[in-house]
Parts: sequence; C-alpha cells; structure tokens
Amino acid sequence: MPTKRVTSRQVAKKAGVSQTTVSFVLNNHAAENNIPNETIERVQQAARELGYVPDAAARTLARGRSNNIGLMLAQPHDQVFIDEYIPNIITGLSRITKEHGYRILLEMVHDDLHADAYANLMRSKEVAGIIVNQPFHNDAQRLLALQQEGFAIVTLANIHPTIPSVMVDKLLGVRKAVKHLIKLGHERIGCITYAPIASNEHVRQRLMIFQRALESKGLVFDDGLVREGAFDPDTGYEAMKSLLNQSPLPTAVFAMNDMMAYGAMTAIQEAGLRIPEDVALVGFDDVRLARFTTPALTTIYEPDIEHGYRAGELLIRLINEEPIEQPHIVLGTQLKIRDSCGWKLANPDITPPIS
Amino acid sequence: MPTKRVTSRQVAKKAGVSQTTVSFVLNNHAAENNIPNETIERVQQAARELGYVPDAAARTLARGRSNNIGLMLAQPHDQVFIDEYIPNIITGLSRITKEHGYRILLEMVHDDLHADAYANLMRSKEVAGIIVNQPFHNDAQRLLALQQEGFAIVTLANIHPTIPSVMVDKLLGVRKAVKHLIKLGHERIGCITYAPIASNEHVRQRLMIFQRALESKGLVFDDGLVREGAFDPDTGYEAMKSLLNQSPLPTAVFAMNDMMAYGAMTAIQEAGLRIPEDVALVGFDDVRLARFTTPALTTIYEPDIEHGYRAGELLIRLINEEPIEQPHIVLGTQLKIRDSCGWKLANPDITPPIS
DNA sequence: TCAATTTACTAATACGCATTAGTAAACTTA
DNA sequence: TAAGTTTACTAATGCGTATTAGTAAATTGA
Repeated sequence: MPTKRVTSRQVAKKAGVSQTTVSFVLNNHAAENNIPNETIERVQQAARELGYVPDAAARTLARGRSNNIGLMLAQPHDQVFIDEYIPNIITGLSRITKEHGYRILLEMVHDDLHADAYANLMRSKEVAGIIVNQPFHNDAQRLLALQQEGFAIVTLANIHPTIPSVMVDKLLGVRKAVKHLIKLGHERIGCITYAPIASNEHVRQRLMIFQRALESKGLVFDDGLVREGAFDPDTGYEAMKSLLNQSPLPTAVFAMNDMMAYGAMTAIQEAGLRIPEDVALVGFDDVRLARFTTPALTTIYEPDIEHGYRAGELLIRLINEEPIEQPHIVLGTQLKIRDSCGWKLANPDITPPIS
Repeated sequence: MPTKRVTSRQVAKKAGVSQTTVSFVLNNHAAENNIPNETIERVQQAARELGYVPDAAARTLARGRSNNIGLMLAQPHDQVFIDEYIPNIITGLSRITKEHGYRILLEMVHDDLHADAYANLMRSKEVAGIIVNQPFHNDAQRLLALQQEGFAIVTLANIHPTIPSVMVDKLLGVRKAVKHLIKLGHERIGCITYAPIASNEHVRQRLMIFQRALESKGLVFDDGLVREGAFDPDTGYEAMKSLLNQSPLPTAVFAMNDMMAYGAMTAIQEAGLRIPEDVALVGFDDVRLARFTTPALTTIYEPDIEHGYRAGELLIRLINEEPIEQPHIVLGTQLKIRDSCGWKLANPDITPPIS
C-alpha cells in the first residue's frame, strides 16, 4: 500500500499558487485563464520535481469520463485466443488509443453474463466507451439500450443500423474462396464450419453464401459434405476424417478458419492423400504461418490490425462527440493463392492474381 | 455522454435509508453494523430496481485502490503478439482476475518510455498492481523503486531477488532441446536466435546454455552455425537460408521459437532437403499448429496459461498483503517429440518419452 | 481622472463513494 | 429504576481532481 502520494495541492504549495492554478496549467487551460509563462513554468517545475502524477480515479470522477476504453470479448474463454484475430485487433487498437491517451481494459464476457458485463462496465464509468467483438444479433437490444443512455459503442460486426461498426466483409471473403475453388474445376467441395450451424448465425450466413456460390455456377450443394468444427485444429482434423469417409470424396475443402484447415491438412496427409492433387484446401484468416507450411495454405486475408485501428478511431470520435461521416465501415479481404488449392500447380509460371 | 446516472444516494432514498446504509449493505458490512435482514433486502431491491452500478472512479477514490491490474508489455509493438505467449498469459491471467473481481488493463510500453509507463500507471493509481512481461535487468532498479513505494509488482521473469516473479525455466528448456538433438547423434547443430546476441541478454544466456550442452558432451561449439533472427517466420527463413550456405551443413538446427522454426522449415524444404532426414529441426514454444504441420514440429512446451494464472495469483496476494510463501515460482517445460527431429523415424514403435 | 476592462489569480464546490464517529431508541442488568 | 448495553441506524467527512464563480490589482480608454 503506497505511503505518500503527491497531490496537486502539494504541487500548488511548492509553486506558491492555488490548486486551481495547478490544474489549469497542467491541463492546458493556462491561456484562457491569463496565466503568465513565468507561473506556468514554476508550476511545471514543481510538478516535475515532486514527480506528480494525477490520480486517475479523482480525475475520472471530476471529469465524469474515464480514459479507458473497454474491449469486450464475447466468446468462450478458451476460444478468444485460438487464432490471431484478437491479438491483431489489440495491436491496431492500441496504436490509436495510445495516440489519444486512452488505455485498453479487457473484459472477457461469459455467455451467461452478457447483459451485466456490457452494462456494468459502462455504467460503472470504468470506461469511456466499448468495442464489442463478434456480438450476436440478440445482443443488439442490450447494446441499443446502452447506446440510448448515451454510451459510446462500436461493434466489430454490423449488427444494427444505429450502432456504429467496423467490419470485415467476411461473406464476400467466403464467396471469393469458394469461387476460386470452382474456377479451378472443383465440383464436389466440402466445408468445415467453425461452430454448430444450428446455434450460430454467422456460420449459417457463411454457409448460405457457400451454397449460393455453388448454385450460381450450376453446381449442387450437398450438405453431406458439410462438417461442424469448433475453431481449433483438432476439430478440423476430426471433421476432415469424417469427410474422408464420404464416397466419392470431395475434391476440395473449404475450412472456415486456418486453424481447422491445418487440422484438415493433417487428416488428409495421414490418409495418404496429397494436397492439392487429391484434395485441394482453402482456409480463412491468413495466419502468420500460412506461408510457411508444406503446402503453403491458400486462404483469405483479413485486415485485422486495420480493423482494430479503425474501430478505435471511430469509438474515440464517438466519445468526443465529433461528427461521424460513415458509421458503418466495411473492410475488404484478399484471396491469397498459395499451394494448397492447386492453382500454382496448374499455373507454374504466372504470378497469382489477388482478389 | 450519459444523462442520468443512478447513485447510491438515489438507492438510499428509494429504500428509505441513508446512503451510508446502502454502502454498508452493498459492501457486505451489514453484519458489523447490525442491519436487519429486512432492511438489507429493501436496499438490495431498490438497487436492483434502479439498476444501480457503483461508480468505479468514486469507489477507487474512496478506497484508495483500483480494481484493475496492469499487464505491462515491454516489447516492441509489433512483436508483442507474434506468437501465442501473451494471448496465453492473458487467458490464464483473466481467469484468476475474474475470480477476484479485477480487470486487466493493457499497457504497451515503448522502450523509450519505460520509466514513465511503469511509474505513471502505478502512481496514477489506475491499477492496484502490475505484472511486467519480459523486463530486462536494467528495469530492475525502476521496478525496485516503485516496489519500495509500496506498489505491488510481479515480473514474468526473475530479475531481482526482492521482486516476486513467476517464470518458466527456459534455460532448462533449451538444454532439453539441445541434449535431445545430441542424443540423436547430431554433432553439427545450428542455432537461430530470436534477437541480436549483442543487445539481448536473454538470448546470450540461452546461447550459453546451448554451448554448454554441446561441450558437456565433448562437442565443439561453432559460432559459424549461429544466426540471428527476430521472432517471426521470415527471419527464421532468412537465417536458415544463410545456414544452408555453410559447408558442411549442420545436420540439425535449434530455433529459439517455433515461428522461426517454421521459417527455417520452409527454407530447408525449398532447398530440396528433407526434414528430418537431411536436417533435423527443433523449435521452442509449442505453438498450437506444431502438431498439425508436415512434419510435425518437435519443440519445447511452456505452460503459458498457468504462467499467467500464477502470476495473477501472486500479484493479488501482494495487493491484499497476504503472506507470500514462495516469492519466486519456477515452472517447467516439456520436450514434445514429434517428427521434425527424427526421433520417431528412428523409433517407430515406441511412444516418445516426455522430458 | 474615474469607470471599464483586462490580468492573474483563488475560494468554494461537485463528482460518488467508503468510512469514522456518532446518536436515539430499545433492551438489559442489578 | 437508573445505568449500561445493544440495536439500528445517520451526519459528516475525506478521497484528489476539475471547474465555476468570483475578486483584487493593474491597465486602459475618453
């Protein structure tokens, strides 16, 4: 327990002024209050010499606003950090928060406590605003209620017209991946989801895009080629092993994330099949290792760092009540053609196009 | 900007008691103050009905202690999240902080601001204590000074006898990795560091262990087989390409992290060499994908999640001024024998030992 | 030269909670 | 039945800052 803390009053005493003046000087209100340079310097020096650091709680209480922003991670505890998405979000977010003097407060939200967690964090004024990761649509009402109380909220997926968001157009990414496989001549394409279809709306949407992409090219969607995984490589491995029991085999598989794609890759290779010759494989996310495996993984790149940065930028604008030109920002994806899809095998001398 | 906030005074009014009583009830001081159950319930109900959430800043100010703990990441911005270490630390840490009602405040420390960042965060009382990742020994004095002011500090590596720490015995891990390669008959073993040797003390220590492990078996340490990488796969790739110019080639390579090991793997395979037949490879960290690549990577597992959990546990004890039985906790590593080292190739029918 | 303005400040208060030091009423005890 | 004790509370204050509403002194303007 800290013993002696330096307060603004002590600085005031040392500089021979009032606490008010110290506050003015240290918060750049000197000009409006006609405080001469000489006094400013005296105060600053006193503060420096005493090692004065403003008490965050007192400041927040007086100002009515915290200098923290909350990052709400609404995922099961052990899934939050399976891939590089959240770390990248944090990297981008911390860049912008640092520029504006905010800090990041992490809040892991267990499913059953959703409502309380959002609301308590905001109402406790522990944070000036929150960024909500992957909210489901049934969170919209809760967030909307909070927003109407005047709290600043940005979501990392567009779930409601009036709640500002920054999102990556993942559905278009799915389409790119599937169309790429179709273009390579595949007609039986398997799919590994990252969550149960019945309970996860995002998965359903992606699967629908998957289906439409097939049907738009006159192909048949066969739900016997769909398997449910759960984010991590093990589940991709199991899902793929199950797919390998199908007959005829799918000639290509789209995994909804790279982690599961690698599980699938292991299953395929264990079965003595070659990638991409026997089964082509496309993932989603573009994890750091995707370029460095054998075969290198064809996948969809998402601009996660920018995603975090832009979300922070938007949130800070909201907090400052600055005008928002575009409350729903959509970022694009890129198809990264590498070796697991077979394109390079068929086009050895051409640089892969980016789409 | 939120409009109407519910304060404890409003709860008091609604329940027909004083604000003091509300505070007693909601902080479980009812018993000491002879508050009958009936009143307790009345207050609780009023709080519930009004949706009362205590103001964090006011509470911190009154109590003199925050409910946040700081996680100081003292690494270059873009290196923090290259591997899974920090995410795992956060996962473990959030588990224990949640149990005790603390939240995690992230602080990325740029090198040049070290001193200010540590001190300001603590002195501002924004956090009740800090966990410092990978501090260098020259941070010890600063941390020591803070500690003597009464602040709670735990480091994730033992840098000073009086600063409590939780660490993983990485040096022993290095020894395990190198001895494993030696046991497999390798005599020319390359090494890829994750940072420049001259400027990074941790790297120097590990390299020394590497050298000693060789020499203890009568082998010669050849610094022509050492290359400097910088955490990520690209640098491992470049380092390995450079090693492949050596003649004779090393028959095995130890990379100081898995990310670089995968870069090295790519370089080896691009050169038309086989792993492990031509060059054996061992990494460090045991990233999630290590089991799912071809070949699967032999590496050193570190208990990162436990590391975070234990550090949080220790910090909370410090904050609560509870007795600390053991201020320096050391966690062990495990050698995970997979395919890249060649052990399984040589022992196809035996389950690999764990060490 | 005297009122009006500007300069350079300060006193006082609010922010919302926790906590200490009470107090009035009810209940014991001798 | 009076003194002491317990019960069930409350008034008042402090935490450290930001901010509003001043104020005395110096300067300006006509």
